Amino acid sequence: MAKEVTTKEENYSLWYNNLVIKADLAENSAVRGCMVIKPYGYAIWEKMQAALDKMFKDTGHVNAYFPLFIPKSFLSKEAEHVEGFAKECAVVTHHRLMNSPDGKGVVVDPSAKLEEELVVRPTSETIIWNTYKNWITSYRDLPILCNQWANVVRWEMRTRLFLRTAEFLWQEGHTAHATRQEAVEETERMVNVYARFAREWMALPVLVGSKTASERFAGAIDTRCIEAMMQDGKALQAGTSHFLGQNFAKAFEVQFAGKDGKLDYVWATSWGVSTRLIGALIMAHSDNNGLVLPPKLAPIQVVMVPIFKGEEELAMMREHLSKIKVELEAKGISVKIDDRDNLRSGFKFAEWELKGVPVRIAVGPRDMQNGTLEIARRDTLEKQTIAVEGIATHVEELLNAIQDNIYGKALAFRDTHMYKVDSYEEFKTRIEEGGFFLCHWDGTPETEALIKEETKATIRCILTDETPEPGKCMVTGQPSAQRVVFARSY
RNA sequence: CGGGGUGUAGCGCAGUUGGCUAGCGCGCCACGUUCGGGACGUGGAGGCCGUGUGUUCGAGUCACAUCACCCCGACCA
Repeated sequence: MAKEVTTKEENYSLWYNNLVIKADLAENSAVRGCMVIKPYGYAIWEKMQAALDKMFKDTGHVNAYFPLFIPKSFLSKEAEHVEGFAKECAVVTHHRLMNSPDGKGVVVDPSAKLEEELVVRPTSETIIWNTYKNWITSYRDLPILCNQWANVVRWEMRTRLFLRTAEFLWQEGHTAHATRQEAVEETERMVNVYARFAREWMALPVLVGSKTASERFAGAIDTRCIEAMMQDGKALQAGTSHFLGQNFAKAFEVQFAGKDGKLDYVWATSWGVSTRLIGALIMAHSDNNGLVLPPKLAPIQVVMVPIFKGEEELAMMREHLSKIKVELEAKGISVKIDDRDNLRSGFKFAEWELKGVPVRIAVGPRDMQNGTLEIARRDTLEKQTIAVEGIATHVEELLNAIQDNIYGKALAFRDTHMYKVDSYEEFKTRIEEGGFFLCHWDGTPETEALIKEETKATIRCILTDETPEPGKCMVTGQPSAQRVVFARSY
């Protein structure tokens, strides 16, 4: 077992890992590289799902479901696509087991070999485009705006809870359009949906930009992404939206008749975010006391801890707190009364802080007398004693304030760790401390690869909402149209 | 897949040059005292020492193999 590490200064990775486990979010499973998401962690995912799903519906999308298994031949139809995913595919080769001849357990029945192997989906473009082919004949069938909530498998060498597991949960949108313009707009629309979700729900400031050719999704013409900064200054790709051009339509022969009767290939996009977002949430906001969850995504927004002696006081407290709970719930606030009688209040405080509950209310006999309660906020750890009267409104406002404060803090952190650097020498030393570096790059994959080789930094994205500032590449001195964002990443 | 590390009770760990009945802390159960920031006392339950094969009179301890996990790389969302 690894040494117990409790502060992020000691070893950020270990701190993160311990935090995930101790806060009851997830644990490693018996299956290599896969995780068990525990109820508390899953509840966060459910909140994310609900919010995202609504945003997708609001932008005209519908949900559907496609098979888990992809015939191997489908995957290889788009050359770049298979090139990108071939190295990390789990493959089903047989469909039956039999009793082992030596009487010990079961073995794979060799007579049950599949004629064509099935790949467990690493992403669903191929199986979906093979299906869309049957759905599309005319421009009247377009656009198709489908989303799928599913699990996918990518057999990664090295895994980490939430950030990179062999199996993960995600949503993948797959859209089909009659025109290039429409597909490009869709790509843009969805990356902006992700950016808005990150900012408004996760309290996570993200950069929106495009990937360079070498960082692009396998099979895409353009990959738009959101990039977030973690507290160790490393970047985390939090969501992607791909403009796929006609690549998949051509690979799967999906053509439609336009108004003019002429056949053309369909234009495509795909976009997705995964349970990695939970990892982002943890790494972006948490402190050494544990998780800090933004109120909008916290499964429990308010925890109430009674302070009492004996059965009688506890009963009284339960009644008192239940009334407050009803008041809060009327405002749509989720509340938990921690009335366990085997633990002291101090222990409970620490435990709920570890779990990131945004607001804690403590009530003791003293408060009962005075008509007050103690209210503590997780983000700043500040406590104050206030009147019970008007508590619901107060909490409602406090939750909003916490949501804003967490965002503000993350934004301030990112802004103070984003630097414009023009000298490659300076870049090489400062990249060690982490952060985002806005630098000039000559636009060639060679220079990009060289920088990665020498500094482990990659181009996270080419910003779109910046007014371009021309300059000279920090490595080659060649002209550069604009600065791009370099960082080390997860 | 390369380098390093770890597998002993639910969790964190000790276990000496092989030695007979495998320990400690936390947690758990019972009772009592406590209860406004991680309480304390007394008693109790809980172990195929990751798995397999060797070496040996004897293996948690030694050898080999294997599996899993963690950290650092390479690969990736």
